[in-house]
Amino acid sequence: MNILARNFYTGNTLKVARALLGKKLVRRLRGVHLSGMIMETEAYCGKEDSACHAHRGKTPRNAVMFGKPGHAYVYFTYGMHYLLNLVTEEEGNPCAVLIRALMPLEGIVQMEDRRKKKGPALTNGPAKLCQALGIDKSLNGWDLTLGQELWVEDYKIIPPKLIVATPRIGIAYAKEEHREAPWRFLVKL
DNA sequence: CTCTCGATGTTCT
DNA sequence: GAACATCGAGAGG
Repeated sequence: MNILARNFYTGNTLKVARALLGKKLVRRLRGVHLSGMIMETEAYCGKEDSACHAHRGKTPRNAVMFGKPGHAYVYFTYGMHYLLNLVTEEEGNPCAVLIRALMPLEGIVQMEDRRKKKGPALTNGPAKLCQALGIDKSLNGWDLTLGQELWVEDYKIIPPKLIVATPRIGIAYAKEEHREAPWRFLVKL
């Protein structure tokens, strides 16, 4: 087990988004490990990216993105869902990777309990995986390099041939060049 | 499988 | 007041 250190997150957001595929996201909740392999990510690339929350400048909500890499940016949306991002690039360059899907590994029973579902619906969406792992706004700004509560560690190496890139989901409001950029990455089954 | 629509509350205009 | 990096239920094929 090797917990990813700060320098992993400091790099280019698109590269980090690809490199996160196959890693293991671990949540320790009341002493129990809930974890899954990262299967889908999206890159949000700073002030210039019209799909990125930081595009319109720093606000209380997105402030974590402007801070050090390797921290969790968790925000609440649609009145009922939390989404998990991992902050990337140098401090002051507000970029992050959205975690969109996991393959459950540990604590599946607890996840089923939290989700009130079984099967693929456990963690195959960005809000679903937050519910399954018990991730909420209390983890906004959490330092992922501490190896407590929430972190990412090495798990599998995904061959580049098994990685697919497509446009990002749910950003109809963004400018065309950003709406259509292939900044969503998935592991092909 | 597809599509449509309502839920629900924080944030920003 | 509108929009929102979503989800699940229900209707139809």
